[in-house]
Amino acid sequence: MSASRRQSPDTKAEIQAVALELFIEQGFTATSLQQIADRIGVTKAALYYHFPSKADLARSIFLPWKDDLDAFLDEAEAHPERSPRELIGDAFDVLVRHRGAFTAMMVDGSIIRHVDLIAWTGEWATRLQGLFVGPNPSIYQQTRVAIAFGGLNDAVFLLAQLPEEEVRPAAIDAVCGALGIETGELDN
Amino acid sequence: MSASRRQSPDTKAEIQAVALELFIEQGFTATSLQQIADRIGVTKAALYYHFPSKADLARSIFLPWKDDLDAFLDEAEAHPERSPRELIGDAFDVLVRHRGAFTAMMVDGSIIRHVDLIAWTGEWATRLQGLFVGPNPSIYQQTRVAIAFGGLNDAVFLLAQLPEEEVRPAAIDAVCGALGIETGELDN
DNA sequence: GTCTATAATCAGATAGAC
DNA sequence: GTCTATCTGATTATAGAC
Repeated sequence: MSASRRQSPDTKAEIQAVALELFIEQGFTATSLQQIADRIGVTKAALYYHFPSKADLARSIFLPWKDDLDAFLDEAEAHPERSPRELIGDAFDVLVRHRGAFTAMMVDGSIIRHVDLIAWTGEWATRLQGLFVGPNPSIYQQTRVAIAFGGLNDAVFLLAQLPEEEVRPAAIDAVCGALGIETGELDN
Repeated sequence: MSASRRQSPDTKAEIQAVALELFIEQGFTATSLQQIADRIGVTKAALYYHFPSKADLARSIFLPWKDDLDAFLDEAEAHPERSPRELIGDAFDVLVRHRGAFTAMMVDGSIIRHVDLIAWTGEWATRLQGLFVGPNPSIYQQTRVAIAFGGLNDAVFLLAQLPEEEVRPAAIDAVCGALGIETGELDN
């Protein structure tokens, strides 16, 4: 038997899971380490054994999302022959896979600063835009891309309780429509 | 001369303006009354003369937006003959008029709880949905509406620095496309 | 690996002088 | 209408025992 009182197989993962729960319920800023510790049944000090700070704990939750999204963008840029509908479907899937982290960001966007996400988000927006309208898009194109993918975010967030297999094709239709891809409107 | 040391014509309005500034920069939760007072050049206690609590201060900033949006929905429901493009344009204008409050909500969504906005937002979503797909929408319709108006929100937020007269018509096109209004796709 | 105990700071809010 | 001064409680983080 070890010297510790709890025999959790992976306290670190449990901390991350409970922290994410609370970040979604209350937002990052409004969630204290005390609340996280209480819900698990350990003390606050135990959290500091696993993570050097609250920001580092949050970062560890967001990193898998960043890695997944970067991989999607790398692959999409390497295969320009893929259809818009395929790309949109993949973007939807990435979002759904990391719905937890993503929802926490929607609930309290100020988490972005604590996790240095702020540097990434700008890059993501640019690369995503590049996939659909190329570099130097017009204001008309920028607006349509912003609505298309901003809307995709909101749908994944708002419609979390609806069946994914029904939402997914509807979302792809809507994003295509917002972009105006199939009507040629995007060439403005 | 009055007994007060500052001769601001309307300290109450100044408090609201500075508070909104900081809510946009840092989010509601991360902004302290001390910071608001410091930026104006008064003490924290002075704030409590004008507002009974931090939540009430926030509420006073959001109420004009609520009133404006309610008025828009009332009018839209009373005039079912108005075209979708007109309605979308009006919705865009309401958002732009209250871009400050709206941006604060995007930066830190947890403000919704403190302002009792949470009861309103559900009602707004339902009424807005009703304008375009009627009651009892299918999942397909719900998804397209969520993307259309979620995207509209994001565009107003993300493209704040772009000229409104160019963004506006592009936004209307994109929302129409996301809804699938002009292609008849919404009848699913 | 988790604990107790505590430091240092900052939060929202209030009482009462002027 | 604004101030000084203070209360109360919560916060992040650390030191050191086990």
